[in-house]
Amino acid sequence: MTETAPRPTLEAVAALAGVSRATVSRVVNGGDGVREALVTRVRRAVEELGYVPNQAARSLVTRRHDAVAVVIAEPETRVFADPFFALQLRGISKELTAHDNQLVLLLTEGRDDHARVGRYLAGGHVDGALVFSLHLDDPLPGLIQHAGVPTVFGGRPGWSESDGDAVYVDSDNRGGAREAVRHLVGLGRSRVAHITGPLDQTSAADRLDGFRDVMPDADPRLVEESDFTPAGGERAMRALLDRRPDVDAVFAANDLTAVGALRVLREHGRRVPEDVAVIGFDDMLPVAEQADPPLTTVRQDIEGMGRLMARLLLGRLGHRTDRDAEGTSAGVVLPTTLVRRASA
Amino acid sequence: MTETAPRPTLEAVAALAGVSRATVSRVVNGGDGVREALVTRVRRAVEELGYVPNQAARSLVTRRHDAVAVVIAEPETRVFADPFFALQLRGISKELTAHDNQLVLLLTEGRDDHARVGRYLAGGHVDGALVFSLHLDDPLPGLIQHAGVPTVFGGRPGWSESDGDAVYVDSDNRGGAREAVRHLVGLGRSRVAHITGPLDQTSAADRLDGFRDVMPDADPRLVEESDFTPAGGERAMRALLDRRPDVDAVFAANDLTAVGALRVLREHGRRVPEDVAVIGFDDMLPVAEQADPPLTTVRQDIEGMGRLMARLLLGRLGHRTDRDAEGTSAGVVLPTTLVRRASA
DNA sequence: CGTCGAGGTGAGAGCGCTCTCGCTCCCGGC
DNA sequence: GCCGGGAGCGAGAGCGCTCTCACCTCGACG
Repeated sequence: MTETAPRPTLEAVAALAGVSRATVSRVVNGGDGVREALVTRVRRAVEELGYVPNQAARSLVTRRHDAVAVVIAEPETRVFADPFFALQLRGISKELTAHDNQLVLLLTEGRDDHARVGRYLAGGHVDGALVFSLHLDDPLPGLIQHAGVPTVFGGRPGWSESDGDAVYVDSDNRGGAREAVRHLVGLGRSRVAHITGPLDQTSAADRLDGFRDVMPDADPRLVEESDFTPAGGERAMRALLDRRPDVDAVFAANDLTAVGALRVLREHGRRVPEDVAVIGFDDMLPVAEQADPPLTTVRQDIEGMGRLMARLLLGRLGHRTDRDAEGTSAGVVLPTTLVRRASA
Repeated sequence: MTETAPRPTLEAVAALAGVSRATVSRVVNGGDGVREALVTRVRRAVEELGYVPNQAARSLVTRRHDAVAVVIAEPETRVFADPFFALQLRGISKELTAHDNQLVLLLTEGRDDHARVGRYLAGGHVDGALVFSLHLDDPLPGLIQHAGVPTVFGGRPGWSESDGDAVYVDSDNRGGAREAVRHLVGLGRSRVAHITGPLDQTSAADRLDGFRDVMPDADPRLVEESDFTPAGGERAMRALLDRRPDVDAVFAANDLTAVGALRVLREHGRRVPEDVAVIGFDDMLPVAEQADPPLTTVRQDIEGMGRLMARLLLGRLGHRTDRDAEGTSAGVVLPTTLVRRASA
């Protein structure tokens, strides 16, 4: 194990620059109220010694940590199979590093982990939290609220009624779904089916609502609940074909499901889009673009959601990111766009 | 903004329990050398006040942080399109939380980020680092070595010759590739092609080496470099069919590439596996299982790699995880297994 | 019955930083 | 020529914790 040389302290820099610790501190933290000459002298000393502030000592007195927790609660492997979180993380990461904040990742699976996360957040290790709460019955949001840590949620939390001041970022799932279904109707399709996601997730529920907005009188047999996976999409499509062989369009709750549906349709000899038009959701590139035929889908800006979440949180933490993010005390809903490819 | 109540300190707990700070500290950190009676009294006080140690204050004196950085250097979006990192992260996360360590995620894109990461690691914010260094010419490993932070690499770093004491965890890419190609040969195929990954990554290079181990005399026209993506797989497969229409087996460097190849083969009217046997690498479940036909592939235990990386690092940090991880000063290579499905 | 040592406990000195407060110095106004 | 005030800088007091070391109390041993 390499012995790490004792890192230089403020004191050392101060000595070298011939000033007091206070002055060095001032320079390191922006340098206001210090004469230009001294600033450069201190800067040089910092450079020479390779001084890096000790974050622990700093946090001890400032009570800030310049760190944000990202909590991803997901017992299922499935989540990791789609790049959704990865993209959000990327957006979050970019925004956080742009403001010199660190990203502490907390992955949870199961109840005991929840307690751990609650303790960690309550422990004041981070300045705020970004939480992905997927399920309606998730106890995590409650725990976090209780911990008193500024939080922004990814996706609309299920319990929005019970607690008004939750800040969240979401895609316009309902609006996107409406646009998709309208597109299908515009193509002259009248027997439009919908393969939903797990309805205990708000995103899936909202997409179903969007579907119903456009097709209020749809035969209930044209709606099949599924689980956002290709295999689930296959099962659902089979059920749908079984019940309503005359189906002429399918709005799948996400791209993976759509891919499963495509496979079953092909298997049953239905041509897409001629016999059955198919439309997905997410615009997960490798999936949607490589599907056969390439998938028409509703794009959501996942990385942008991540960035926005981070920006909102930093705003709440007083980071004065930009004018825009300030003052938001409820949810922000990002628009979606329909991407036309070959399948509808 | 909810005003956070001033959190109780050691002092407060000590006062309530009627002991000194030192004793409370002892109890909080394990409680050795303190009478049972006092231990319970202190524990009760901790409970009552909801005391949580201030990590900053603790780190300031112990110089430990109980935090590990995970550095993922990847300028490309591609990485996020496959769940590789997500799974590794999951394994890492499990292992770290099991030992009460936090995971600080550092995503980098581009050179300036490297400097940032270097500074962060050198800054002594974390006890160690887990680094995914994908490319041969990546300057990151050097920077990190320079920062003097205990590090475990994910995947064999390219510069292993220049620096012997790098600890890394890798899959047996070469052995897995050998097994795959032998399987194809065992099927009676003699014109086996290989679609490689980007050869500036050790994993891709090693798989190519494995291919060559079994097919030392292969026509160079049967090897086509690609990029681990489905689109790249399509391109490569087309090139291969063009040059050697008589190809009767394909070993693709990963599953995504294999899927692209499958598509092109189907397009060209070749039956899989009758006319051309196809084999992938990774066993990315949603991809491999849902492929048409389901993909025979080489499975690597990605989550296990993550766990092992974390365990090795914690071992180096003196965490005494388990007997096993100790004393490893070089690389650890995890076995792969061939998963037979329909495509070969 | 005195002595020694082991086991428990508390006092106190920092860890490296920030931030308040007070001192100094210099400028402009009367 | 004196005074008020602002700008620039330093001294010093902590932030909440750990850890050394001295002290104290026993039980065991000679």
